[in-house]
Amino acid sequence: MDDQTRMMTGLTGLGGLQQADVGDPDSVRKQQSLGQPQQDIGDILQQIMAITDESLDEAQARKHALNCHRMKPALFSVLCEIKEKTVLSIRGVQEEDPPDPQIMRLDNMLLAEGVSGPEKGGGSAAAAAAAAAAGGSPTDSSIEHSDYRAKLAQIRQIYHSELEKYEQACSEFTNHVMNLLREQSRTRPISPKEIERMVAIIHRKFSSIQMQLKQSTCEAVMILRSRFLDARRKRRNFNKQATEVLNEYFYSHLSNPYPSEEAKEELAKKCGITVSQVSNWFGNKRIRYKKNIGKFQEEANLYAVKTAVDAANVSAQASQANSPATPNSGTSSSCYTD
DNA sequence: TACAATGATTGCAA
DNA sequence: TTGCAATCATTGTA
Repeated sequence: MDDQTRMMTGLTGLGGLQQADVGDPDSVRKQQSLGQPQQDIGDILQQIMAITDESLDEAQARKHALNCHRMKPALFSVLCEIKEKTVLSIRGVQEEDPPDPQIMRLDNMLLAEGVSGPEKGGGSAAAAAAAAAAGGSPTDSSIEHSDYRAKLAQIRQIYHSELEKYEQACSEFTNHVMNLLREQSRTRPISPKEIERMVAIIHRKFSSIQMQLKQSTCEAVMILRSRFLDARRKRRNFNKQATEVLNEYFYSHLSNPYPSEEAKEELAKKCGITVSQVSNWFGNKRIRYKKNIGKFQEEANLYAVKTAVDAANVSAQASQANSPATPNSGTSSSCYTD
């Protein structure tokens, strides 16, 4: 006898139940003795399905009646037997998922940006770096810094509230499914392992939704960062003194306007800018000078004169320092050097 | 407001 | 990696 036939045989005893008769073995016996044709499994299933269309009280009553039915243990044991055979085929399906590298990357990024985890200066550091790279004044950078932080805080807040919603929905849904399964376990065999597996499936589904949230949050942070890190958007001209220092070096090394790394560092220090800004400046200057030497000739002459005067001053200072007969030499030369 | 000046970025070559 | 050349985006000025 195959499983289905056995089940059908077991279930035939439940056939022909009327709503009022359910739970009343006498009425079943009466119906059987009256020679009513055996009804097929469809009837009983229909009755079970009909429970959902009934009011809560009616459904409860019918459920109770089905649970108390004398054939219920037979049905349950048949289901157990079938289960035992089928569970072997699904056993292999259950395996532990390795941590998703994509989720790990997103988590790391959100953590580094200060969106997830404890609120700290992750994003602030990025904003400060952005301001420094742009060469903005301390006041400007602090304004942008707070602006960046405010926007990041906004993203953080949205992220956390959405995450909370997802987690709440997940736990509600999990509870709901677990209650359903527990309830169903009265009529069909459901092991705790199966409930666990179902919970894991639900969590996987919700975690894929979470991944989408994390992904869009990361995108928002990247857009915010790129907006703040794009130095072109908040370019500031170097101050006059810095430009003079750079021009002086450029025109005094016109035959080879390529400062060494040490010279770049020195110039950067003098001008209050970064080494890469010095490199940019020399790159731009060389190309623009080469393109239009005529235009820069006047400027070149000006700095040549300035350099000559400075050199003369230095040598005068040196010669005066070597002559002890000259009084107040320091005060007279300082008016040229300044 | 148009335009020149200027600092930064990008793509390519050496 | 560095420098060049082209280009972008912003600032400063007439």
